[in-house]
Amino acid sequence: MARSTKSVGLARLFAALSDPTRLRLLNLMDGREVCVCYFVEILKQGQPKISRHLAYLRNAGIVSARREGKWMHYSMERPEDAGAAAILDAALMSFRADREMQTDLARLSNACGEPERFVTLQGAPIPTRFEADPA
Amino acid sequence: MARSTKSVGLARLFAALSDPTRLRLLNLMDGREVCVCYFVEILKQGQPKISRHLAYLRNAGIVSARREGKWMHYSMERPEDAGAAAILDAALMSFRADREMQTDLARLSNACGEPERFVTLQGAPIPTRFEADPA
DNA sequence: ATTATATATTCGTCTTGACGTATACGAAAG
DNA sequence: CTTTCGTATACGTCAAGACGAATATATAAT
Repeated sequence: MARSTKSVGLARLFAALSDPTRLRLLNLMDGREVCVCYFVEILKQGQPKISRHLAYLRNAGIVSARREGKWMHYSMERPEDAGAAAILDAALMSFRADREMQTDLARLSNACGEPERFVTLQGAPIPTRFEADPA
Repeated sequence: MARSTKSVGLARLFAALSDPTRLRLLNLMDGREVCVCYFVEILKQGQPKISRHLAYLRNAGIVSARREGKWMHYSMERPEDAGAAAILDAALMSFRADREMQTDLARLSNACGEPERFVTLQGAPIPTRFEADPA
């Protein structure tokens, strides 16, 4: 028998979503590619903590990283499994009714508009939004 | 300050779903009320293990228990939060494409039809379905 | 009463993961 | 080269939780 059944794979996905910080990270990454420095600035959490959670998400196959000079950009990866993708979508959808999540997004927009107001974001690359897939 | 933000609540839900055994239990409970003895028989896991996972799910507010003589019946509880309910629905939906989950359901139907064939199910109450499934 | 049955909980052990602090790595600047 | 900046990882500690085995609880049967 297969050592890793699908239920195990789903359980891993749920484990990746079982932390508030990781959920906030995914919320910020929804539809855009975001640089680590923005996560640190907006979540107001220690940088190693952010980095570890991003590594967890990357290890779970939910996000991918792209290097650009000294900056690391993170973006979401759509799971191959349709069920997993639907679960992720449901999670992202539920963020729309979450006040804290919307506050985070507002702070991200704010930081993107005036990065010079944030000491930690001097010269940081601005998060790029993905275009909606017309497929 | 609110002690538990919504993202924490969602994280708790995901934590409840982050175990393969609990996912299999929820799959068996989808649309019906099931007695503990069936879980033990079908998952072929130790009874204390099953009981502990059921207690976890009950504590997370996902399932409720009903006593009937010496038997305990478990059934799913729809979360009040719409986002949480949608996530649960997505999880249950993904089980439809999971071979192991369908095998579990088949074994449940089998056990319901001929409980006398199972030593552990002598005189056990038959799981009751809630609603017809419009296939 | 005692015994049997169904389920829950406790105990001891082990693994996972979350955290802060400190440090290492990698790219660019001086 | 060395330094600086952004990010990642290692270390030590701590709490949550998963497990099997043993035990406790609750109801039913005798």
